[in-house]
Amino acid sequence: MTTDCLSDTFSALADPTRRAILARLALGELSVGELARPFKISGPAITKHLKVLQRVGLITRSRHAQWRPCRLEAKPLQEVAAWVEEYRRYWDESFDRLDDYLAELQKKEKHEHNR
Amino acid sequence: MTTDCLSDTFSALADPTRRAILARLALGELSVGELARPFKISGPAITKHLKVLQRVGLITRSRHAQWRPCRLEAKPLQEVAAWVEEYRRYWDESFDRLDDYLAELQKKEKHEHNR
DNA sequence: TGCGAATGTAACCAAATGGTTATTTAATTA
DNA sequence: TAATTAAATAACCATTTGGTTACATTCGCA
Repeated sequence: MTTDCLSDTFSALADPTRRAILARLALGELSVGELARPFKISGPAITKHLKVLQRVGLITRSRHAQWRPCRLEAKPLQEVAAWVEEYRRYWDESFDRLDDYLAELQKKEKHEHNR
Repeated sequence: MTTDCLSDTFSALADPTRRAILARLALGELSVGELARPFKISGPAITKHLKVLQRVGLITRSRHAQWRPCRLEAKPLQEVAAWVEEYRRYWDESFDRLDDYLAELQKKEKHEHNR
């Protein structure tokens, strides 16, 4: 854990088990047991992965009886998206045209609002 | 280095020095020495970072005399962007509306092409 | 009250990571 | 050819990471 938010988020995402956990949580809340079921690793290993995800804010936990269900919190992914978008021009040849389209989009959106 | 491309890319991006290197390369090719200048870490440390970036395809190297300049290759970032976009709906309330807009966009694009 | 199930903590381990200094390789130039 | 410069490699080190097993905690319920 650094003081660098984005590094921690990337680091949390650099593990396939953790990304699989996020993918499953995208379909709804799950308890640790439910979450662990498809993986062959031990419970404590799952707990550790959840700690990592929670520390960077990618999940939150609640309590119902002896279950502590996990919920996806995608805000940190927004920062990742923002970071990577800065580089879009370097892989997307039609970046400038897409840029034009987005500008167009905004104009249209304003138009909708004023209607 | 795993067999999992996306994990390796995220892992490469999880270091602030490496992201700073990419940011500088976004402005153009640079030699190792030029690249190293703003950082307080040793040359070999930079070389190691470059190896990591090269292994996941985020940079390529060429040779001119005793210099081995680095060049940004953003394709792996495209995969990151694609992965993270899947989660946009979980942070962006207006995702569905945006989705509509993108569909609209495609229609417009077709229209342009047929013009 | 006390058992059982869900989860977390402790202690440990091997491998990977990010850094170092010292040495080597490769290319330019005097 | 010898000296200089750019970069890579080697060998090493401390820390972090992702896993394990054994034990502890917390809660619902018979």
